Amino acid sequence: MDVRTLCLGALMGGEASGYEIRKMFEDGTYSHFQMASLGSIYPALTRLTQDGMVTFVEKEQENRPDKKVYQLTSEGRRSFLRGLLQTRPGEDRYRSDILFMLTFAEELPVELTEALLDEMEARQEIALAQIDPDRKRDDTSCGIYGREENGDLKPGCKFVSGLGEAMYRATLDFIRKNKTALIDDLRARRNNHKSR
Amino acid sequence: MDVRTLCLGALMGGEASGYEIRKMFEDGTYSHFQMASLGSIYPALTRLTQDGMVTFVEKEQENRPDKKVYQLTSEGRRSFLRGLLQTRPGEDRYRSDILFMLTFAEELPVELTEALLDEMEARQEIALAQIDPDRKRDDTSCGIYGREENGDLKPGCKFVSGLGEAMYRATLDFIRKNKTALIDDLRARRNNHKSR
DNA sequence: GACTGCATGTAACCGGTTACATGATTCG
DNA sequence: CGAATCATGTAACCGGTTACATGCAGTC
Repeated sequence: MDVRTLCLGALMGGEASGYEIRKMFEDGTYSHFQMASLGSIYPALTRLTQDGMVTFVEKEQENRPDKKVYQLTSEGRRSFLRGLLQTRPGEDRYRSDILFMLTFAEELPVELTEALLDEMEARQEIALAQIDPDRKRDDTSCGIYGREENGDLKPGCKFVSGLGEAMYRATLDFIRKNKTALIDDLRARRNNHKSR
Repeated sequence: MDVRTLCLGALMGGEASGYEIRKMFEDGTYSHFQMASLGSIYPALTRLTQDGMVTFVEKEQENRPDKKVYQLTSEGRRSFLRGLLQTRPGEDRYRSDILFMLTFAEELPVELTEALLDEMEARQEIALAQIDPDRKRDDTSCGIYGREENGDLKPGCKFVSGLGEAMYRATLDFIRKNKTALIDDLRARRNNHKSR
């Protein structure tokens, strides 16, 4: 799924600037399962404008730089949805340097393993914390797709964020339950090696 | 984490050919949290050979093409471990086209949403099935890191595969528990729109 | 007969990241 | 006084994917 499609999707929730779109992929709903950086978003928006998928209005702001607020055209909206119908979704891919490193825990200093586990635990906590507030109705963030008039999440979004929460929870639980056992195991093996 | 490092890691479990390394990232232990394609593995192995990190022996086979079996040099082993000590692991990233699409469930035909959910469920099942056999002692696959003399998984690997299992389980559970609710919700909304 | 698995390798291409350029404002 | 946030944009670079090239053996 390329950045152009991602931008169209981001604009399904209403108007947004390039900077704001990045936020959606950095901290917002999409951050958990997609990503896009500014260096790719801006060119994508330019091309989408040329192709008539989006239009923009320059908005002046006080004490802030001006911004270009983009909006889907009806053609853009149709094209996005049509695209989804034809796309066969790519495989989910999860990439984790930490897990790869942990694979070699026996060869690493126990302190590093511990640090890696702590790091991973912390990251999951942050991610979880990022999902929960997204559900609150008093969220003032603008134009993020999925919020209905009454403040509820749309069913699709509710499902997706619920799934994210479940995954982070499961990961966190597992780490907490097995961290000490792993460390102890590793320590015990070190001692065996020494004493032999 | 680049393919060169990944290859070194793959060879920590013993000798392997480029083709076999790909299998580790396609179906094996690593497949769940890293990936590498042949088009990147072969050049990586060539460079690693030039740099003295690995050596290879050409092995003739019956009814099969010859293969180059690569092995870590002591320098390669040291260099890999040193690298891990210095690396600060990149953030875990999970990318999922399906979840992105599900975000727009309300705008899509209910049948597509159903198909997406089924697809996702099936993928999780396959992934789970791929982890479990990895644990069996009678696994004959060669040179995959983490297997000890007695057939047990090394502690780090056990942890990682356990974590993978927990994640897939949680995802699968969530999908199964919430799939029908989502579909029903979407159907109900369609009817409301019609009747209005 | 067609497709899949085994096996290696090259190269074009493409997409995205990273870094640079610029600049005002606010916060610690 | 730095650092971070807001805000846009360009471009070099790089890494990896995809596709191509080749060929034999076994299976459906």
